Amino acid sequence: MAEYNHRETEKKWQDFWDKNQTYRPAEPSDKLSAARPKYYALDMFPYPSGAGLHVGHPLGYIASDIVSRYKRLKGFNVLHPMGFDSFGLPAEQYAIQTGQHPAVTTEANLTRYIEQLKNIGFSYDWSREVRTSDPSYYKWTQWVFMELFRSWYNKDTNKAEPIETLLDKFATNGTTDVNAVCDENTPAFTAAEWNAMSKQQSYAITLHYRLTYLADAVVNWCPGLGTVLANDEVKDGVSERGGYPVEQKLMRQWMMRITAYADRLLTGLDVIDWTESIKEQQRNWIGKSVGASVKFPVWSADTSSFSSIPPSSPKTFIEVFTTRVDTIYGVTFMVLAPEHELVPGLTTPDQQDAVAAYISAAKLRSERDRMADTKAVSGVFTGSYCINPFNDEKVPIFLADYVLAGYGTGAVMAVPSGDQRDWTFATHFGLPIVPILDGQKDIDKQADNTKEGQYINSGIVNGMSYKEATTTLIAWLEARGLGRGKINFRMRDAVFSRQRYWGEPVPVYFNEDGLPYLIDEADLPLELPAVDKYLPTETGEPPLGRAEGWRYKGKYEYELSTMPGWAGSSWYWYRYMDPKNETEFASKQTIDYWQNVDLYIGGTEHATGHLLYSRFWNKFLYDRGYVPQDEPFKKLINQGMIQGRSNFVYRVSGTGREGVPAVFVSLNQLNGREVTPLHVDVNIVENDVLDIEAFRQARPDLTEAAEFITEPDGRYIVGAEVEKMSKSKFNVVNPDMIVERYGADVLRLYEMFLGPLEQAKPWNTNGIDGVYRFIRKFWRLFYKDSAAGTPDAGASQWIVTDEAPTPAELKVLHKTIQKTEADIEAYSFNTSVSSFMICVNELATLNCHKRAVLQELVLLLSPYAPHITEELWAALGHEPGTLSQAAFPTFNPNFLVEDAFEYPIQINGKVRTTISFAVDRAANEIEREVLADEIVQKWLEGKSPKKVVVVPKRIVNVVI
RNA sequence: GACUCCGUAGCUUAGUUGGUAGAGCAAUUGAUAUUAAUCAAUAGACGAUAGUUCAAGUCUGUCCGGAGUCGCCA
Repeated sequence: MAEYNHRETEKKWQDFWDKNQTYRPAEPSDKLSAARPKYYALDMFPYPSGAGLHVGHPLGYIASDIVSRYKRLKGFNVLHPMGFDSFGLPAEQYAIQTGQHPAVTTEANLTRYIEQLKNIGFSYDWSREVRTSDPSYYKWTQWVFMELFRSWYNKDTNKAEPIETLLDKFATNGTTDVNAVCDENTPAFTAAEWNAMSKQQSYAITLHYRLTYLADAVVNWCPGLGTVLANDEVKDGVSERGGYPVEQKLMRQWMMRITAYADRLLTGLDVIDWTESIKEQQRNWIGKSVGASVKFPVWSADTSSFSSIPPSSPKTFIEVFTTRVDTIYGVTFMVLAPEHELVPGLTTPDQQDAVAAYISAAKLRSERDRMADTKAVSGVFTGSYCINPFNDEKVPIFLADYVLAGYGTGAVMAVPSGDQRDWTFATHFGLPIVPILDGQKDIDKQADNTKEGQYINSGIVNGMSYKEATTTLIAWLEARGLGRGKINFRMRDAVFSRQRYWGEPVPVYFNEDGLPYLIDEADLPLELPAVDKYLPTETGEPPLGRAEGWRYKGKYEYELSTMPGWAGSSWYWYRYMDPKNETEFASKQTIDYWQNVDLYIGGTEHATGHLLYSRFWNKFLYDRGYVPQDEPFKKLINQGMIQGRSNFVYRVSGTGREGVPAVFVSLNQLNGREVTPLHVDVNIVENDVLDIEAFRQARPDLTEAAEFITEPDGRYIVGAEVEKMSKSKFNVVNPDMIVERYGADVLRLYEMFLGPLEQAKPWNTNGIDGVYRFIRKFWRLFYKDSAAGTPDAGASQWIVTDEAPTPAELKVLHKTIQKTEADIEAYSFNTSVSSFMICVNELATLNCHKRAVLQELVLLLSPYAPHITEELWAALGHEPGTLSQAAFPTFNPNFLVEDAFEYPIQINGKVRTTISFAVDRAANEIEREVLADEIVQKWLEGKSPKKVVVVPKRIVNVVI
């Protein structure tokens, strides 16, 4: 064996693993092997983009691979799969531009992705790879959709049930016993009425209850992409992908009744091990507020008191939602959203013009404008009043755009003493501010939202505390039918339709009655038809409208929208358990064995998209008895983004134009010269030194006849800045290049060494040499180069011996075992790499080449650097390729025990000397000897110490 | 504006219940050696401030600086 050759060795083992399916886990049916505990390590489903992988992508994959390899050594049966979320917008946008079928582009991208991934030596079981755009996969995505359509949410049992249990209830007792999550306009009926309905009528009724349903919804329409987008796909008023403007539009859409699960999605967060930041984001997104809904009767001139208004007429009430019903005696005005449906009826003739003007002005202001100036107070009086039911006082009704039509009821009871926005509004319009708690302070200067103290000016709750008052008031409201305790969520049902081509067709057709029906399950998968163009039809139908003769059973119109990107990724972790199953999405046996994902690693960008929808679908499948776990991902880690480090050359201003050759100045020679920084490809820069020749060749357009003002030593130093890694900034580092030059093991170690997994950090190839040197130094513990000039010069010599290790060597080894194990369990991979370096440095210093030590070290390092360790494992005489079946070294604390401890001796908290004592030495003896010590005596200057602290095996502190 | 997290050497970072601040890169020096390095050695740090303590990178308060999330949510 010559000097370590990473290119040959890594390729050899990658091929070996591939051919032998080394990382295929035991099937649950294989009783003997499957008796091992299971471990499921999953990477977030990547979308195979055309740009391929850059060094930032594999960061999480490396981490999960290390854990997977470690768990195998620890005796687990490990499921570690990889597959692709291969439907998506970029391939379709490309198809629109080029006319090429998105499947073709996607296939090409996939091939490259897989090749790049294989180069890094991941221990994936590639036989399980899935692709969402494959009909054998999306058949089951469509099947889940059908199951959702065939289900309703029973609030009494608090779970989804088959629609049949609802039909039974209707048939026996009408809607009386039904406590369901359903549409707002759902009619009530008796059993007799139900049983008298036509088939179509009753079917139409059920559409109000199904977990997926059609609705006219105000959606985020993105004309630039020709589709609607979900709320989480819109950022700051533009599409997340592409940055196109998004507008609000009313369209008929498939919806998912995710709101049925709002409360469970919230409480489920308490039992899973995710980062607090992601949980917080999901909590914000779900937005639960506990409060009360209260009806304020509208006051009218001819019926001048509350009691004479007939409560049966719904139009005579303004319903509000409040989280502070306890402050209701402090209500001095009412504010409605300009879009509120009661506004026309409430506006009095003399306020007509002012209100109309305000509404049209509010409409013109975009969401962004409204957000931007939160300080300006605006609003208008409608001329009408309502009655505070508690004290019969007249309350003026205003409109203001600080109240949102889409939240709660679009109306707010304003309590200026307790709410700052209400306070600002009241001050601006000269409305009264009534204190309601004796704990409120300085309400002439600002609102005080305290819950402390006792109520004042508050009728039936005077003298009570917050809790008491709230229950008293709600009971009062409920007794009179004027309100009730209520929980409100900010989360809305999810829009599920996309007016695009490259997605799963919705398995629905429309009958002559215009109602949606599921296609027959036997007809799944409903495959994507061919179309001539990937654009909407002339009549504005989605691209599927172009498919010639695409009709169900030859006559019924299919649903023409496709499913959103998150459909296929909301259940995929089950498919890996049983990827080839043709009769079920995964067999019960495999799901019962693998259960759910133990470790899930991925980016933070899916916080409110994929990670929320997946939990939703999982809970649904759980309710319906298809899966055994309520939460899909037990432990979630978000890897930090790897940023790019851009390099710049500096061109002197005024040069590089027609007839004026460019002059480039090295960083330290700028001396205040006026220059233009230009991005330069980081791949022709090493340690901030530019390869001028390579630059000339790469950019002849810039460098023709160019002059370079270099440092005195002739080098050109570039500038640097941390930015997002992107093609346009010439700072993309391709892992293939790193693998070619340094090897996959070095790439893996280095990516981990960069810093804590969860932290964002810039890529900087500079430090990689240190890791490369470490690998070679590690190799030299096993092989020695033959001296130059000897007959076998250039060859290496195996120098591992069978001698018994010394205590010092065992101490080094076991210190490393302990650290490595603790680090992996804590997902602290960067610190492990550092401890490997220390270990190899120390063993080299000890001149240790002993099998008993090195073999264990090979195992410790193998999750991080699988290729070189597999090579050495074989060289140590083991069956080639069996490294992953070995057992992780066992830590033995006895090797760390020393019989003496070197005590640091502090004088007034500062270390002044050290003295060695036997570990079992009594504290009073240590104290005596320390005080007798020469150096301590010198610090004491003859005085006697005030106090001596002796902490066994830690420290001694002498206080003077 | 609210909430969460973070400030350790030139850079990237480790530091468990408070108990001698450890690495790698870069830098400098030396040796082997010469187009490519290898080895050895050297030096260098707790954002500021006040407190608790025998003892503070670690705990508490305030300030300064940075990152992320939410965004009028009644």
